[in-house]
Amino acid sequence: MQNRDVASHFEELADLLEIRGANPFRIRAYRSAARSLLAMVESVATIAGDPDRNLQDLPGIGKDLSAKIQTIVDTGRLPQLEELRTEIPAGVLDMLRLPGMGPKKVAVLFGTLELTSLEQVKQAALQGRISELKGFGQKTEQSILKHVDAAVAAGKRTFLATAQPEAEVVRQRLLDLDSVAQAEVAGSCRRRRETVGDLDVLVAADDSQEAMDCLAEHPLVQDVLARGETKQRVRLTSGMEMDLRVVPIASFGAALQYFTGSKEHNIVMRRRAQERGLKLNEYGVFDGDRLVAGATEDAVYRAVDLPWIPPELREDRGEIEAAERDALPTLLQTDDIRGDLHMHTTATDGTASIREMAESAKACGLEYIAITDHSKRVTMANGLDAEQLRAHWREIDRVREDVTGIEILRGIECDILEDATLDLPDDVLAEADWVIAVLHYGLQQPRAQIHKRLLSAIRCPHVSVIGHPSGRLIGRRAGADMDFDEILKAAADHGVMLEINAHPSRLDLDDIRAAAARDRGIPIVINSDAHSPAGLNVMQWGVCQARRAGLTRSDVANAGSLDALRGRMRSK
DNA sequence: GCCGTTTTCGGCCCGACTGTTTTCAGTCG
Repeated sequence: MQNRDVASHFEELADLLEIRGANPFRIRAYRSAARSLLAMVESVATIAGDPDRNLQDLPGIGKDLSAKIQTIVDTGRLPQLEELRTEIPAGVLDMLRLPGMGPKKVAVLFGTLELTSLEQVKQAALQGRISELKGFGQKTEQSILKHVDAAVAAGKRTFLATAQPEAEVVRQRLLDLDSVAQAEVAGSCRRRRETVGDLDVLVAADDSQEAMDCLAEHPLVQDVLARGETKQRVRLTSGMEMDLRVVPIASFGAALQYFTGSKEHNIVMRRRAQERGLKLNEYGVFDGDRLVAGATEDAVYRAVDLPWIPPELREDRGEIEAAERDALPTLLQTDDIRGDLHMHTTATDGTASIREMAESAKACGLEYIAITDHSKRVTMANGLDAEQLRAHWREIDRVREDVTGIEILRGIECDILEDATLDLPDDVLAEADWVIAVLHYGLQQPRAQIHKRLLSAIRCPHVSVIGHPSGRLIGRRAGADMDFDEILKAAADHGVMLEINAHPSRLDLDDIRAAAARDRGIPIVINSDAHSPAGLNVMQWGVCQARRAGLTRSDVANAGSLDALRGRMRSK
């Protein structure tokens, strides 16, 4: 039972309660509890099983929710949820994905027409039965017919690495307009979340029409979903939706702060304004009717007695308290990265030679790299056995002599096998400059076996780092079940580093686990896992993840020199 | 359903836009 499993019970319960019209604050309590569970690294099951610990010490968890967590952990089920599920079929929740359809309207469709799936909603709309309902009309019915097919596929989030460049294209186009003074991408994209639901673009202009027309006619835009005086919502050809907001120049900072979010961060900010007798909204900070701040984000934060907070930290996970203490970290930047310690070549499943990868890395400004091809267990990637690996290393030695200006480490990405042994013998690993140990197979094994495997790798004196520690693939595959706090303790005890794998579909460690590793003094390594020269460019997304974790240059081992890196490796 | 030097009740952030209303509820971010 992982924290995310418990959290998803509460999220589903909140959705169902919303359709039932329950007290909104009660619904919020369930969502906030889910959030709280997702924000911790320690397994909630461990706490629930420890008589000396109290679930009610967790933020947003009181008497009722702690009992519910205990039930879920003990039985894997939550009776209240199962009861609601029998009342409200799963297809009803799908209806929430239709634009303009919230819990109230879905409740009407379910309650009066007894519709229980998107397909049934479509049929009812085709028959004209929906426009006859009170509170519904022709436009609602047309909107349903227009969007119902897309809604079947909706709800998907897009990798930051895909979304951000699209948003940037639009931003640049808007910035070229005469009427536009400033343009920024806001929302989760600006916070550099690993995935983005929709895009928010903010523009400062005295006249909103030119910017809205420009977006409506942009080749990336497929449909205008809604358009008002200052706000426009469109669907891009990629399927992503984008909101454009146009605000006066004097309000741009407040609007940027507001639309960057997160919602949770903003709630605390507005409460803070209230406590000071002020009001904060997207137009500024107001003392009565008087505008106190609004043109810049910096001024908005100062108006509530805080320094500016980097967008990546704005999740209400302690950043406001840190800002109050003037203890915000100076976040890592992509330029700080001096080495890349995870990449593949044609020796296994890469597309470029050792030399090409080294030359490309040098052109990226890197000072050192590790060549880390797969070990033999990864047969589909043509993984290397001991003999092949030693030959590969000799080839690296030859390239070392030819290519100057960059250090090349002889590395290996060694599988941690299902039986908790390593895929290569100790004497081979001992000859490596850099060993990444990883889980590729058997990720569904029970927690105890996953722990056994990770601990055996951590205890092996030749292992430098655990690569993509959870093994998750974002949106496709959950990571292995583990109490990450226990893994952290072992890694800290044995001097093993942990990787943030920068590939957009991995970003593993995630931000929360990376921050927890930092708190235990474990050096973090951010690696591209490149399989081609172009793959080296994903480093920036790993840096985004590190920034969200609040990491500084000194927290990241490959943001230092190679000598410094060696100094932080445990002695072999 | 949670929370608390205003604590066991009464709060819990704020505004734009849409569609269906005839002054506003629902949705969205």
